[in-house]
Amino acid sequence: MKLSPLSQDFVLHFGEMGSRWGINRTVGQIYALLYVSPRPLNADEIAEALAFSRSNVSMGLKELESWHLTKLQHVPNDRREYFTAPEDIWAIFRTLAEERRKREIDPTLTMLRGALLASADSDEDRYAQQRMKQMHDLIEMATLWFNDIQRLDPNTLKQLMSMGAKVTKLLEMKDKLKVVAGGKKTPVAPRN
Amino acid sequence: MKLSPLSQDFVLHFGEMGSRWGINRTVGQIYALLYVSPRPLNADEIAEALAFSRSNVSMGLKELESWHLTKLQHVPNDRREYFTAPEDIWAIFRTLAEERRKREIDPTLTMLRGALLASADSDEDRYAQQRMKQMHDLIEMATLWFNDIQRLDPNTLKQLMSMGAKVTKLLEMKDKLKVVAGGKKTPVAPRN
DNA sequence: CTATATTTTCAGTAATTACTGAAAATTCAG
DNA sequence: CTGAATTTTCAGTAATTACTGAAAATATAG
Repeated sequence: MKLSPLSQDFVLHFGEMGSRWGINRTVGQIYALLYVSPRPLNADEIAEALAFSRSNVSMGLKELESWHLTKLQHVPNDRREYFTAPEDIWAIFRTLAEERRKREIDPTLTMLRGALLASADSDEDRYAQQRMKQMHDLIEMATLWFNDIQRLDPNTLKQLMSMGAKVTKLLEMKDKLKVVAGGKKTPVAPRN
Repeated sequence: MKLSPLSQDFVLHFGEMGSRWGINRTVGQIYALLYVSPRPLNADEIAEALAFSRSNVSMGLKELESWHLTKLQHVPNDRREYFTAPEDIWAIFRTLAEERRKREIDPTLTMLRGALLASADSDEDRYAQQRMKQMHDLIEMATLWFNDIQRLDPNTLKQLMSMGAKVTKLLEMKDKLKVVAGGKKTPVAPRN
């Protein structure tokens, strides 16, 4: 397993990038390698291609599995386990967002909710609580929204994204239609 | 400067969370402290409240400044510098997203563009390039879109978010209107 | 069940990153 | 300009995280 310069660059870049957020270099590189590999790879191949110890690869793969970013396969007449990155890049994106939400956002929301329930006795605490509420509300709204958006099928999503800020045009249009139709302007209905 | 249990929890949580992504514990805590503080704080106060060395605080503040997440102030008759977190949480959110884009997304896009221009001589390389293109296109679209969305004023944004997946209803409506109006269905126009 | 292939675990070590205290640099009142 | 107040830098050290090799565990072919 010798990496072409093209893949090499990609893999190295992902290693560095990985360490910009929580993921470490090894894990980033393993993922990148699987992502560009046209066929499933086993742990030894990965270790060789990236010059990591076999055990390091084992740990890295476990980490990736915990992120649900690998698929495990078997090839006939071979006892070893083979790994790939999921095909569908939208699915990958969704998984990643989902996992990050679980690890980074949800705990924060929980903490904030707790803090908002606690009694605030001093002016300082009341101020702090108000700030936490702002943060909580924003995060919650953004999360719910992101969740909704994510669930759209890729084509609708693509269409939506290509519109960019033009969605607001639609919003205005909708409001106008309502007015024309004689209904009084109503606030947007809450979901669920 | 003694922290109330309420603020204490918040600050500690942010420290941990910070280290879940790139930011380190110190920086996370300093930011959290500024965020919930009703008045500007100087470096000594921060150091005392968080039990960090003065120099550590100095470094942390510099890091936060590089993220554009602090505002510097002066209080009359005091030479020391006082810090706050920006008031508007939407602005904070925007800044954060912006900075992360610069640090995490843009370099990746650049790398991908480079890789896509390179010649691919083998089947492996052609496959790798195709995968990179998928990734590039997705990231680019998501980024452009996010940029657009971010620029909306908070109220429009709130309205949009509250709709959640219902935006698609608007899309359908739009398409129908076009048909009714006699125009032939055209693909969504590219931006810019 | 045994022998062998394969994967996982883990204690020890290396590498990286965070933090401190002391000293240098900067700022500014007088 | 002087000197006190304040901030920044930085070399050294502490703490954390990443990585390895050897050994243990697991899986399976025969």
